[in-house]
Amino acid sequence: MLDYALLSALAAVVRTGSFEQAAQHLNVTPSAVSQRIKLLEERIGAVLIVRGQPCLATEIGERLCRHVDQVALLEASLRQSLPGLQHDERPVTLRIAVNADSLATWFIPAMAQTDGLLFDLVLDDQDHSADWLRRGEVVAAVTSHGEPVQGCNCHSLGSLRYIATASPGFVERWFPDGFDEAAARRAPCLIFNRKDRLQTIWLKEALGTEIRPPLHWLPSSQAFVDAALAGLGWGMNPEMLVREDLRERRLVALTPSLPLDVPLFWQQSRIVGPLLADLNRAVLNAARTLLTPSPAEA
DNA sequence: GTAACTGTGTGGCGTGCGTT
DNA sequence: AACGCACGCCACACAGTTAC
Repeated sequence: MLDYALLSALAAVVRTGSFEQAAQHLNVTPSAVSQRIKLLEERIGAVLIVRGQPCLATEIGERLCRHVDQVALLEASLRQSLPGLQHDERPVTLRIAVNADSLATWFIPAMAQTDGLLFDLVLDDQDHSADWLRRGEVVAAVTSHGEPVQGCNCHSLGSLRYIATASPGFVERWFPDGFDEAAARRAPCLIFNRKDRLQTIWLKEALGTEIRPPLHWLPSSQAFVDAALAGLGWGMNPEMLVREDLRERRLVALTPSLPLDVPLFWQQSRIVGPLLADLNRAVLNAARTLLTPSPAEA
């Protein structure tokens, strides 16, 4: 049987990055934390923390921390559904996978509509965020996967609309005769990371062929917009982020009539269902207000 | 039979000091 | 400065003993 006093020490060290801060967090001395970690490592038979600044969890340590988080969520969920149990005043931390563009546009307003929850967000591409749920590393995800992950409920959120945008100067230099295949092969394109396929998909839709333009790698939603504004390249930007720039002509759409709508889904673990009720409402509400309705819902 | 008391073992913690 | 180790203290659980 796992000793949760020891595990909570492990989780505190990993969360705070040091034995000292973990001790403050647990209201004990650093020595007590050190002894708990040592005992846990002896019992498990493996090193759980790489001592340093900051202290980091080993792979096994990480797995144990995730287990502690899940147990905490289950307990909080149980307390909510059994009114007889004493209420725990500590806020619950929810680990959620979300794509960067959702975070930069509509997800924070959803988070702000909840009360008494703490968030631990994991950033990943919308095509890969569901993998975090499958691995049990998050309790919910914003994903492009519409098929429910095992043990999860799935809600359609609508679509995040992307517009292929660039600065007027960039368009004048690289597309003087309009947007065509030959120019698209030469014009530098902005790409978020190696998982980002939006540009490829949109180019295929726009030109009917696969094109590999020269790439700038920019793993930040805001830097993506800034780079487009600076004339560094063209990129698929969320309409919500560039609406004002398009209106003021600081950015222009490469082909105004061809947005790319990426359908998004909210998948959340059923096992901590009661705990997520507030967040579910907030997410669906924010999505309804801020995202583009999917064709089936429109 | 039961309650109260006592002795012992164990676990957890803090202090002080050494090590890196 | 941060962490680990040795040591001692304290609280608690449990078993054995005694008194009623």
